Amino acid sequence: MAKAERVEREPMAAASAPTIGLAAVIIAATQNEPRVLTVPEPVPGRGEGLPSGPLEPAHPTLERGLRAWVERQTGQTLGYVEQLYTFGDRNRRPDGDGPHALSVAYLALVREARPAADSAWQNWYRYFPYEDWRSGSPACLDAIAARLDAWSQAAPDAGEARRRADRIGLAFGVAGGGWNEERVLERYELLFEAGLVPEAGAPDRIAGQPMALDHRRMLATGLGRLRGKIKYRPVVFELMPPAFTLGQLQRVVEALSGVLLHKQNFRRLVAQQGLVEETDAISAETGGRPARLMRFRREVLLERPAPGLRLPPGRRS
Amino acid sequence: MAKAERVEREPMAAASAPTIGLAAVIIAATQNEPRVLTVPEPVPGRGEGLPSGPLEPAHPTLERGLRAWVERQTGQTLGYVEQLYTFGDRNRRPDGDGPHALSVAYLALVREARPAADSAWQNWYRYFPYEDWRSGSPACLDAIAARLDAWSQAAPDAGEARRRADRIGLAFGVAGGGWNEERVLERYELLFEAGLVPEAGAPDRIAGQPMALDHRRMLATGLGRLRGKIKYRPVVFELMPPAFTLGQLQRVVEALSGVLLHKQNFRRLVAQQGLVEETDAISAETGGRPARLMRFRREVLLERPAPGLRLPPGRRS
DNA sequence: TCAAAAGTGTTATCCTTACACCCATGT
DNA sequence: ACATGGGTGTAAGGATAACACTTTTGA
Repeated sequence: MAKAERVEREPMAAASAPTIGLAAVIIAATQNEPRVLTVPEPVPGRGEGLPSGPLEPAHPTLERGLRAWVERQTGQTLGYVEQLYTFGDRNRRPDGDGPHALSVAYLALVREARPAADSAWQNWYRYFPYEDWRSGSPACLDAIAARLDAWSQAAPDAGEARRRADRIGLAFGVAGGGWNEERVLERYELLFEAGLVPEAGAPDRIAGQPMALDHRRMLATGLGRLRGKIKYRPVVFELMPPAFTLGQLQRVVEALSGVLLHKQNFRRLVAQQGLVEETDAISAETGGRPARLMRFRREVLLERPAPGLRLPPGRRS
Repeated sequence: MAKAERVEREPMAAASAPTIGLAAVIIAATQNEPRVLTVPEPVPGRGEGLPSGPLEPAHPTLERGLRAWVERQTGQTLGYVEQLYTFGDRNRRPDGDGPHALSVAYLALVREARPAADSAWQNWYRYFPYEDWRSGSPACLDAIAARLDAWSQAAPDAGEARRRADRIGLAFGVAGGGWNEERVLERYELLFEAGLVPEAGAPDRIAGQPMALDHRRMLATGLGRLRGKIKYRPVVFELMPPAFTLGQLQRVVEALSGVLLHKQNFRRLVAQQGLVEETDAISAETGGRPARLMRFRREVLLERPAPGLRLPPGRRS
């Protein structure tokens, strides 16, 4: 308690009013790839980033302020939106002083990708190449693992080295249980702490394309949240067209989670959960036998306590 | 897009700097009841509320600012802390104008309850009496259901009435799937919208004790989050003493989730998950056969991908 | 005719749920 | 003796994961 009092009375160099930023992780899935909507330079000279802007007095609510900024910067109208996290700690006060600069980040899921203005849809694995396990263990992971090992061994003492090694094992699946696709943020934070990303001073891009400010941390947060949520809520359908084949649905889920699923079991799961219903139409096929087009059964939102798509330890089509 | 532009250019009565508040939902479990740490009057004349205070320039991070406020107001040192949600929308700008008043709410779990200063530990079912199903369907639920029904039937049109009835059925378990203990926030929001809580103008306290500002909404958010989280992360142990019996553990989980569990299955679940290990000690019994004291196996944090305690459709001891 | 993708059927295994029962202590 | 809570064993049912196999199209 005494300690806390002392902290609060430390003299500060600057103590002006805090600023509140709004930022959006906007996700779509097209051509079997997950996409994120980016703008070229949210801050001059810092590279690409997320649609974002300050909260203004005219914004009636945080979420409406966010929607306004996104529409202005990208022309995209948002549907499903949920709050992700409020960032106020790292990477925002590089000098350690000055007014607080908070950022309230949101996750949005949209159905179609129609880039406008100078915004662009990017494959999200551009920023996290090691998160895509659909073609097996990502090539870049070996180099990353080696650098992480070096970092953990360079710890000041044995205890810290042990803790670092434990965290690496847990986040990257060396420990029991293997790769867990939801731990996106933990992995990024490790890479950040180890100084392996340009945002933390790394000279190269071994762990993917950087973003301005802490936007990549926000993206990692959104990715992890989405990967977790598709398992217990039917949110994938926010990304699907009104009618789709089961194969398309599976490929979107695989694209989001970054792992391949077992085809037959995936189909049975979707069917017996009652998440979709058949339409009369048959798909314009892309090779092979034509598939029946399905549509999402909106009623399930009122039926089940928590419908979603579990991701079993899949593999192969 | 044009619409968004218009919104942002609306003239505002007041447009000063935003303020950022910090608030804490601090949970403990003593004597088989879940407790929340409260302060008597965070705002003069508005009744009890959560420990809270404004973010100050001297606070290095949001979380450290929160810890400082809590220690100052209650003397409680916080251990496990996680961010809950940032509230900026409702109940904070009653006039619809003026500067933004955000509040970043956190969830904290503490081991012991030692109230200090004028703060007090309260049973959280004081604020949500209808959330406690340990003795069967709560008595107050009938009256609440009747008032909610009246509200849904008083909707301006049939479509809205239908939507309200659907939401009530989903939140309160009339629809398939029955009562879902995690939907605490959805239930509180319905009661708020229906005008059944004092915070929304209700004259009586049919749905529990009110709190200042939107603190009860924060508490509902925290309760729901905790009820969900104990199922997939071993967070209950943050609330337990270093050594405990399986019976104590079960009663704490039941107190948090508000439902009774099946004794034998609960024990097997805990055992086979490897969450606890035996100690040499035997409990000072409270009646009946003495029980073995257990301790949490910290190692599981490094082993399993997502260890936790599932809550099956229990019943009885 | 073959490749590619859609779609069906079956089986072994594990986990969940439920039930029955025994053990050790205080009154 | 019996009430109370601790603790163990086991069987039924359902969901999961893995397998093989058929169907329908385009090239």
